[in-house]
Amino acid sequence: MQRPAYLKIKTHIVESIRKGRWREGDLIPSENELAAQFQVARMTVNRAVQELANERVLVRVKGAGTYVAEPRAATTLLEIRSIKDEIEERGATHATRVLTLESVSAGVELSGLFSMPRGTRIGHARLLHLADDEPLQLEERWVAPELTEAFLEQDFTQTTPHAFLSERAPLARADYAIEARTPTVDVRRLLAMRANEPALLLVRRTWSERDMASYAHLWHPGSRHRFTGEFCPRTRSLDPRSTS
Amino acid sequence: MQRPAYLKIKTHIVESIRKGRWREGDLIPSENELAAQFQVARMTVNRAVQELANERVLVRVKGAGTYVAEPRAATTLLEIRSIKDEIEERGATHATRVLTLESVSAGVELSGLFSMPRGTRIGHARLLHLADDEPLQLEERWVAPELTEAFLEQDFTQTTPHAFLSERAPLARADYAIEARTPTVDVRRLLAMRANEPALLLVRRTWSERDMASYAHLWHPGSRHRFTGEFCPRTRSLDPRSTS
DNA sequence: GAGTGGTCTAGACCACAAT
DNA sequence: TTGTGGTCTAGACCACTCC
Repeated sequence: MQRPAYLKIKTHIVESIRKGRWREGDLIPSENELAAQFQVARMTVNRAVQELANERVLVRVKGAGTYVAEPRAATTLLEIRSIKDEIEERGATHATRVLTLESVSAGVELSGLFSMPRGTRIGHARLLHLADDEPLQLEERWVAPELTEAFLEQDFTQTTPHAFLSERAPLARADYAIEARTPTVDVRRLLAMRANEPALLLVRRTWSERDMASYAHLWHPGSRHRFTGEFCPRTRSLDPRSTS
Repeated sequence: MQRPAYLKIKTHIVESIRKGRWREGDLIPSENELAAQFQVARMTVNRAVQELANERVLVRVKGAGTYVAEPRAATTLLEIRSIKDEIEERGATHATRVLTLESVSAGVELSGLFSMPRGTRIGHARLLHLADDEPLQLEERWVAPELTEAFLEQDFTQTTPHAFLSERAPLARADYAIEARTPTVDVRRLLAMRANEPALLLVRRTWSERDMASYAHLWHPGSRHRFTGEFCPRTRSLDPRSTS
């Protein structure tokens, strides 16, 4: 037994939802049915289903059954992660389409952002990230002049800007803003969005050491993506006086 | 047995960490020890510890033991603040219009959220927050049954749900999701939004001590509001064995 | 080799929902 | 009344770490 049974069951459920076999609000098979189907004890199924409920993929109602929750991909804001990891963690396959990879001349905005004179060459990429061939994020990224040369040599179908930056300019600080926007026609088409579907835009700046390393616009289809996170206020677990 | 054993064990562990009895990197008692201590089967302890590991409170190392994880990055990531404070900090005046203040009967969704049987009375409020007379947030909030009575007596033109909850159910934990949505007609009108203007929705759950205290939908006009934050990554990774 | 977590079983009793 | 999920038990075997 290589892969644990409960993980196989989780994958099966996630796949069934992803492929549209079970849809939002659908009742999925009961624990007993899944146990029979997979030839395992009910407790094993229980673990799989319970974990998916904790992850908000499913909703369980005692006495009634287990339902498919509203499906929407989620990005964790707690940490800066690669969209690739997020997609793959959900059991989908990630692919990147490189739309643009070039250097641009810094205009007013970029020169201000990177504190460089106008006309400085800034590395720029437009990448479309796909989850199982469905577009999930349009990444528009600019990198600092000192990174530009190496940046332009990357093959972003094989690596990601995230991986590149992790190595070349380790993250020291970041800030971001999240907005709901009406997408431009361009963005809407690339992300295969419905007419009138709002876009979720994350604008992020990252710093390494002392300089700004990168600036990114990350566009997402509003109906298929959300940002999630959690929060614990000042966990004062390190105050020796609070030991009662 | 009112409260499930695995939850009691989870609470015991979290409390031990919070009170500083166990600290970052500490080895906590083994599953067998906890099972003996709480007089339960090892599988019951396993569930408690496993869930805390999934929640990143603990780190488990096969063959070695279970350790206290690095305390949550207390980043100001979407700090939980009152919309009133945010508005006033920007130099505008804050006012609240109370649209609804009532108790509702818990249906499938609310009963699941608050872990109560259906039909339980849940406090519910719809509030419109204005910045200089311009609507900026529509707050739809539900509070736990034990808070409902007091909640309904509040005058939310004078205080805020945030203030009420801070006093009655101090925040222990929260999670949230941010989405871009097409607003309902109702929401669009209340927030004085343009046709086709997307809305930015924040869904937040908050816990005090052990129970979920509150659930809120916070709607904002996409053109007039954004969420911002910043963070510094965790400076080191946790490897309990690296003490050498 | 002793101890730890990782996983699984085949039962069980309960509260609850649907009927 | 039947079926569902919620929880729990008392074992078990395995892979792994540490000594």
